[in-house]
Amino acid sequence: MTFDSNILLIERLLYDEFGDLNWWPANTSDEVVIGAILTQNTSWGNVEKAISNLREENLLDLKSISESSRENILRLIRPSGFYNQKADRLLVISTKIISEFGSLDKLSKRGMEFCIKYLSDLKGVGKETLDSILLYAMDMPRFVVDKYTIRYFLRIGLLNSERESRKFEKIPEILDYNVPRLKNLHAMIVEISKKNCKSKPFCESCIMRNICKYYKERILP
DNA sequence: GGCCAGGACACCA
DNA sequence: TGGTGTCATGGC
Repeated sequence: MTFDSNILLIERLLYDEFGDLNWWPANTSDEVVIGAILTQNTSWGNVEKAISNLREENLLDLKSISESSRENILRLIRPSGFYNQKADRLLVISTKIISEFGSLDKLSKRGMEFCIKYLSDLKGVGKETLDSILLYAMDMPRFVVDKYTIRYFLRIGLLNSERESRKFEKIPEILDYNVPRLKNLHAMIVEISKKNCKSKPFCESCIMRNICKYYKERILP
């Protein structure tokens, strides 16, 4: 059984439990990009405070950010932590995209390969931020590999070691899914990562033991 | 008071 | 390449 087919099965099982989750929690594509920067190594609760501050001052789009001052941005995003570097990253990314393309939508129209190269070259956009922007802001078929994904795959045994995880993180595309399914798959992985206990792969009282049972019988070997 | 949270980058060996 | 330090707030 291949790695991809394992993920297919996991998706089906998770879908039975969670259904459509309608992620990412943002109103616009620009907001996704801003949130993706703000959430770097930061709990979403703190990010929400920063986003709320930005919204109150109508600074929740790339154009407004690019026209704002560093001090102003820094003040508003303070609750999300790492505010100095995040303010710089938001300014660099917004300014470049707006000045060179006019909008995120116009950048998207250049195609996925172009966007991957372009965004990766921006300071402050690493692999996970890139994945999130491609999938949730640009509607491109990208499997998001973040801390939740690694943690979950390690727990269920789809990945077996930190070493394997590091290799896995470097795999650019592993799935031939459509965009809505990829969005929901990552959302479900986040949800189950938050809900489950820390046992490997699952403890007996785990709320997802039906998945555990199925997983042990059908997927593991 | 310590630990962790939806990372990325610079620096060093 | 791989390991480590740094950036910082807020919740538990």
